Amino acid sequence: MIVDNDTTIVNNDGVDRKNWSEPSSLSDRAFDYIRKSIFDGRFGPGDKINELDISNKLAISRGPVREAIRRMSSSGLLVFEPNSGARVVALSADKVEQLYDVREALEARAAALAAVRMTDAERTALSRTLEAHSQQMTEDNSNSYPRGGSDWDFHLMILKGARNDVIWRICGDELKDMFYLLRSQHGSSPGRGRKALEEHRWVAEAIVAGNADLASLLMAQHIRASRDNLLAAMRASALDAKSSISR
Amino acid sequence: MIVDNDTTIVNNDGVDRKNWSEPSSLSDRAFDYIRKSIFDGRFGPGDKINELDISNKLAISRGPVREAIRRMSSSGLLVFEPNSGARVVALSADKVEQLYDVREALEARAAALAAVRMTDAERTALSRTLEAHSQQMTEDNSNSYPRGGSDWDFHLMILKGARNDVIWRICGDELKDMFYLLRSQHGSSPGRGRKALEEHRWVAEAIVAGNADLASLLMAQHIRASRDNLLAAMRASALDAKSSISR
DNA sequence: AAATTTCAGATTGTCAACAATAATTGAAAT
DNA sequence: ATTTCAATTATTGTTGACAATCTGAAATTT
Repeated sequence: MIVDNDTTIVNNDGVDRKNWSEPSSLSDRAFDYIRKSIFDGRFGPGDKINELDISNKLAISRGPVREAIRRMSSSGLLVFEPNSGARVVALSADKVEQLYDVREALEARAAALAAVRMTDAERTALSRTLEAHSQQMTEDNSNSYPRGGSDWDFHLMILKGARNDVIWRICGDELKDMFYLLRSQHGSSPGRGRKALEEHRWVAEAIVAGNADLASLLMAQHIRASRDNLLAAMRASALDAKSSISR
Repeated sequence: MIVDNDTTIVNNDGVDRKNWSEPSSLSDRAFDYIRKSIFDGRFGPGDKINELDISNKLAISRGPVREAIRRMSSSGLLVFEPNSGARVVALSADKVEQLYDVREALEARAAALAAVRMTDAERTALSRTLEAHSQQMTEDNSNSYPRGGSDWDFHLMILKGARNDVIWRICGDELKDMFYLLRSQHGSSPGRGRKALEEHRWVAEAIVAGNADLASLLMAQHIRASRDNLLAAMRASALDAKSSISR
């Protein structure tokens, strides 16, 4: 899958860019570009990341691109093989289960910490966010969670409230990207949105009440439910693929 | 702190990696060199990592060194600042607590998984390892855990038995390095070794018996105890430093 | 026809030089 | 002695060229 959609990043218009949000180094720019390309679907799972293509595209040399690739490989979005290159990670059902296991353990802990550490302002903001999600769903007359990462908004607020940089780096940065990639490939089953919102509410209630153990438990349950849903969707799409054309 | 001790590269992994996996690329060699230098104490916490020095030392160019530095920054051992360079991470008590929180959540989960997934051979190996540790301590007539990462041997066996690559990467690779660095700075309190061994035994028993919930609980307790011990040691050495000479 | 070898093109790995930025020095002024 | 500020040095950021390795297709052998 290599779609050459040439929208973003115009650096050849001869104008010195200043207002364009500033990835300070070229390596950062390459990092952002690759990341965005993956989420846009221009690079699909298993696709090879060609250093030369990217450096040409961005009109920079291969050095910064290589650094970006090495970094992204460490974070898991790319899989690096010596003398061969990097590919976009292709997540098997097994690997997805492993990722969910980590999320469950870590976000449950984060929920417990958030229940203790969140400020009052953060707690009310959490409740309000869920209210907004609810309203959005009613307005859209939809049973799926509002588009644009609203689901993650909730999780990120809790992650942030936990005041743990390590958990944040793992869940809020790396795993978030992985799951974002996953969601772009497999939708969620109809009705899951309503259910998820309900679970979110329970978790939020426990956190607002300062009940750490309950928050932890409910978050674990919520993520387990989310996992079951996504794995079902994965298996379904796997069957689809198989029924269309055998290879 | 820069001591120039030129030891050769030795595989220092506790467990069964490839016996002489030589660093295929120069970048890997640089990575290993920096890592080893940190553990040897040649680079101390907060020390600047100079690209030129390292590339000279290894007689390679700066490109591979830069890649290694970027990678190591992603994994947490180095802290990278644009246009300034990378430094060895200096772990505050707060950060250490955060690291332990992650370890507790993840290794507790790993213990639960290991209790279900370990083969019989692995279970007996686990017990036997603890026997060896016990015997070693009696022989040495010491109350501290045998040197050379024996403590981690136990944890790594469980991590491996959990059959979760993501947990392994986080705990068995990244966090292990962080804690190894910590241990080299602050010892453990006298008597902790015996206690730790006892806790290890309880965890192992639960795992061998296939009792996932109990294994999880005991592992969490064990890590919590380990955290308390290390934090106490950190505070003690912090007081030492303060009482000696103000700088 | 199937398997193997050869070889050219493509891609990654490495290097040394140059550019841009940060850190340091030291003289002048206060 | 201290501060300011410009000049100098040290270090990081980037580049284009070259070397090593992989890939795939044509040519050769079986």
